[in-house]
Amino acid sequence: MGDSKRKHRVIFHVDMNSFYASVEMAFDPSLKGKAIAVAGNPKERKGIIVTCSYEARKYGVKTTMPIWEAKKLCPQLLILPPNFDRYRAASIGLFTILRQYTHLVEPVSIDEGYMDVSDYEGSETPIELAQSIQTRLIEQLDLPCSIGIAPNKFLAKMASDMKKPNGITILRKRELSQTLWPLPVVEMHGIGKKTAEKLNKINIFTIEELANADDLLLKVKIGINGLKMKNRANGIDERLVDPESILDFKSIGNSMTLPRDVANQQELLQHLAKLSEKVANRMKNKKMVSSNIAIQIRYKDWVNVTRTRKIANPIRTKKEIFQMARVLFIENWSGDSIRLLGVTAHDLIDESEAFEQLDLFSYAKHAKTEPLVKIVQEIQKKYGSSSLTKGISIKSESGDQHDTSFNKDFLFNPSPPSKGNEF
DNA sequence: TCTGGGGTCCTAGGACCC
DNA sequence: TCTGGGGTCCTAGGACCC
Repeated sequence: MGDSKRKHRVIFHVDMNSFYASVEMAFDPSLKGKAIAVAGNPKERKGIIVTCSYEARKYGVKTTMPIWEAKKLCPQLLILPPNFDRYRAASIGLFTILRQYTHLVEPVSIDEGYMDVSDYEGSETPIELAQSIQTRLIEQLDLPCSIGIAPNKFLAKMASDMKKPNGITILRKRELSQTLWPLPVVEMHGIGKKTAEKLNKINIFTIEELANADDLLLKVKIGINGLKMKNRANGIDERLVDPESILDFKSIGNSMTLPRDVANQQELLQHLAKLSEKVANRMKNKKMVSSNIAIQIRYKDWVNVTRTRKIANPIRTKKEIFQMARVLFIENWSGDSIRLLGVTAHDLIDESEAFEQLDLFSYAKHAKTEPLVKIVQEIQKKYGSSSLTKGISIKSESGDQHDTSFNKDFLFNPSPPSKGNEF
């Protein structure tokens, strides 16, 4: 909070323009100026436009449009298969350059990120700084971007959207009523089609009307998000630029549209095993373990089903993940033909933390026979009290009611538990 | 000739506990 | 013989974003 009380923050939102298409053009400059699109293989039923160049957009080609439809709008459209490794490499280059200006860089996806340049030491004005970034991204990576400059993340994000490609836009709070307010609510980052429809039903069409809407009405009709959006519409957004946020993963998942609809159990289980392996490999790279596995089934009629299950002890291997995915699949598959399968690991924690918890778990087995104080002392000796600051709770395997939760207060204030105390 | 794949966050109901 | 009120955890689904 302290930081956000500062009077003026200067936040940049850097947004690469049609990133995948631009990377392809940087890689093969002969593509420049042409209508191109990156898209999957239609034979594998992945034939949708992932990104397209501005030349293609002129014809009405859009992201997620099927290739055949895009070709109808723009017959000369050049379709390229995706090269994700290439895009990842370009992304690393991009953020490396941004970090040369400030360490306060928060990547939000492969091709966009926030920078907090409030404390930038150089002599340039914010707009000169943005120009310098833009120029360097062109010179060193041959990649165009738009940059939004504003006092907070939300406004910076909205600003970067206002001039594309190659734009630099400053959004000042005092100008909101001219720049932001006339736009329809659906233009707001965070408001999609559904929320816009709900807002329209209560006669809120523009961002200005949202900014002036009644709190109670918003709360009832939209929920807590409605109030958040009202604040944003008024230019209020206290979120800090957090360079670490990219590091804490919440889930890792892989899914796949099958080349054709499948109802054969063996075949489906093979796909599920492959997906489990991909997830396990990615978890291994990130040194993460999971205690919650989910599967997704999309039937041929596009009905989606997700099923998840918590696990007492975190897992990480392909075998363990597949076992759980298999159980969920067998329990829930209707037998109908399936279009897509997915496996996702949720509730991820760091490997090292998981071992800690496992060890505590094994200690808990003794909880019934050994005095608690002694156990706690052993834990402290082994891990140091700092590892116990999280109020870790322990349950014995027997699940007895009176068994215990350790909390921080007890650990730092270890008066011996007397008989019959409240653990 | 339909509609990818990677995520995050929120909601809402039911189980369960005190 | 008609009925509490918190709270947390788990699960399923939906909205949104790139």
